[in-house]
Parts: sequence; C-alpha cells; structure tokens
Amino acid sequence: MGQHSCCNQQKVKRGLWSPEEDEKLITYITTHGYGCWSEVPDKAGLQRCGKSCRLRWINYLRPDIRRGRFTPDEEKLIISLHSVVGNRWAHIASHLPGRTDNEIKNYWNSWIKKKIRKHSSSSNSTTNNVTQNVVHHSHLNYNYSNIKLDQFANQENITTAKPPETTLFSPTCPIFMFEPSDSLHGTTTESSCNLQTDQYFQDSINGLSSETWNQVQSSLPPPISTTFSMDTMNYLPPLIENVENMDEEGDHRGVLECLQGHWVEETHQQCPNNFLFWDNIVQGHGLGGEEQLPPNSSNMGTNSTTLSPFPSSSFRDNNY
DNA sequence: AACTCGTGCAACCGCAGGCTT
DNA sequence: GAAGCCTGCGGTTGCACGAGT
Repeated sequence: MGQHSCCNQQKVKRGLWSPEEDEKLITYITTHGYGCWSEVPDKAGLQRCGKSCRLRWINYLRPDIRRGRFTPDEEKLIISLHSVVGNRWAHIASHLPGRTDNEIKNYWNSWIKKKIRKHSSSSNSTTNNVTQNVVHHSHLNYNYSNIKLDQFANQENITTAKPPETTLFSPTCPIFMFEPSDSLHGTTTESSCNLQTDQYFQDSINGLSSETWNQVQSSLPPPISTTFSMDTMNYLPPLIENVENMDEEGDHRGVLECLQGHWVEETHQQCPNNFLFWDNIVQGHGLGGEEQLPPNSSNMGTNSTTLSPFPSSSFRDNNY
C-alpha cells in the first residue's frame, strides 16, 4: 500500500518533470496519441507512471493549454460557476477553454486565502468558536461560508448593517437561480440585499458579459422545484423571495417563516451551511421566544446533528 | 548577504466510478 | 456478481521563488 496501483513499478521517477521528459512525452503523444495511459511510459521511454504522464500532459503539455493570468471575465465566470457547482473544478474548467481544473483549483484556493486574510485583518477578534474551528487549510468552500456567516452573526442589525466588504460567494446568494432579469437587477432591494447577497458576487454577476452569462446559464442545474440535491444553491430561492417581504425595520419573522416553511423543512438534510446560516441569523440578531425556535429537531435529517450545531444548544440556552 | 516567511504552482495521493473479463 | 484495471477527480503536499527583514 502507499503507492497507487499504476505506480508500483520499479524505479518510477517522481517529482518535477525535466525538459527531456517533457520532450519525450510530447513527441510520443503527438505521434501516437495517448490511448491507454498505463502504456505510455513504456512506449515513450519514461520512468514515470501512466498517471503522472496523464497529469503532466493534461495540466501542462497539451497544445491547447492556456497559460498566464486569469482574465477578469474568466475570474467572474469562475466565481459564478463555483457558486453554482461548488468545488467541481473539472466542471468549471470545462467552461473555460484551455484552463485546467488544477489551475482553477489552485487559483481559487490562493484567492480565497487572500480573502480570508483580508477578512481576518479587517474584522475584530471577537469571532466565535465556529469560525475559529473551521478556518483550516482545506475545505475552503465550506469554511469560507462560515466565515461570512459568522460576520453576519456579529452584526447588530441584519437589515441595516453593511455587508462584508469582500465576500466571495455564499450559500445565500446563488441569485441566478431565478429569472436573471429580476433577480440580478430588480429584486435586490437595500434591505434584502444586506441579508441575502454577497457584494462581490453581485458585482461579478453584474459585470458578466452576455456571453459569459450564457455560459453560466448553461451550467445551471434543473429548476429548484424539482431538485433538492446536496448542492447548497438549490436551497436558496425561497429564502430570497421571502426576505423580499421583510419590512424596513427588519422584521426577521419572514426569514424565519421562510426558513421553516421553505428552506429548513424541505431541505433540512445534509446541508451544514444552511444550518449555520440559520443559527447565526438567530443568534446574531436578537431573536428569541418560542415562535422563533428552529423546527423541531425530529424534522431534521439524520445527518443534521453531526454536521452542524443546529439546532444549537446555545440557541435555546441563551436569552436572545 | 543571509535568513525567514509567504505565496503560487506542479505534482502526488486516495478514492470513486466505469469498463472489461 | 466479483475482481481487477484504468481513468478522472478533488484534496493535499512539497518545493521553488520572490519579498521582506
């Protein structure tokens, strides 16, 4: 064990590829094609495993590879697609000709690291344990969501507070799950926007060219009414619609009803971010009393208690 | 100049799923 | 249906390099 099945040959070289190795691989692939990758090393005269050859070719050597910095449009497209499909890098890469999943993944991860640092340096240090526990080297998608939600939780008034300065995306804002014309430009009122949108994401969407927008649209999953997968974005339109009905004083009851009626009860399974979102809304904005209690835990999916703090004990134990 | 640290990127690892036998 | 092999994918690691001290 310890080595991949394709790499258990004797004297398999690892590490960075030399120009000579690249040359051998290019020469072989361009003249013979790659066919079965496991046969490529022998036939090309390389002491690499087939998997390594494949990776080198796909990520670096193939002629249609596009290198260099991501353009603003590519960046926007990545952001948009990531909001739709999450960390499915190969899927995202399929919408960016010449870009590899590895490249996009690296770009995204380093980019998020920057955002996290920016957040942590600009926000005060009174973050709760949730954030501190989840900021880690991996699972950036999930963790970053928590960071944003945590910031919401620390705001006193969700309807008047300024949204985080540089939020990237969140499970609360796949706005293009709606009709683009309405959701993008018509329904993000001042009050609702603070709750449900991500400013960075919003800017990205607004800046998309029609071509890019079409690419995003083409990647959309089936309509929400028929799809409740684990994908976070599928949970959100009801919330956003209901938030629109909140009054200017920030009556959160609509949110709660929404969460109970459309979001939590219907989509309560396997979605930690949503639970945290709920948890933070409630904890951060002075809601209390019987009517605001989260749905009965018996309604929750079997995974809810292990995946998230919702319904949290602190919610019930504290006086909000 | 030497050292440390942070960052970006290439490559590896383990797993899942498809295909073949 | 089971086993083995292969490919593809996402997560993770390690290293080179530049910036800062």
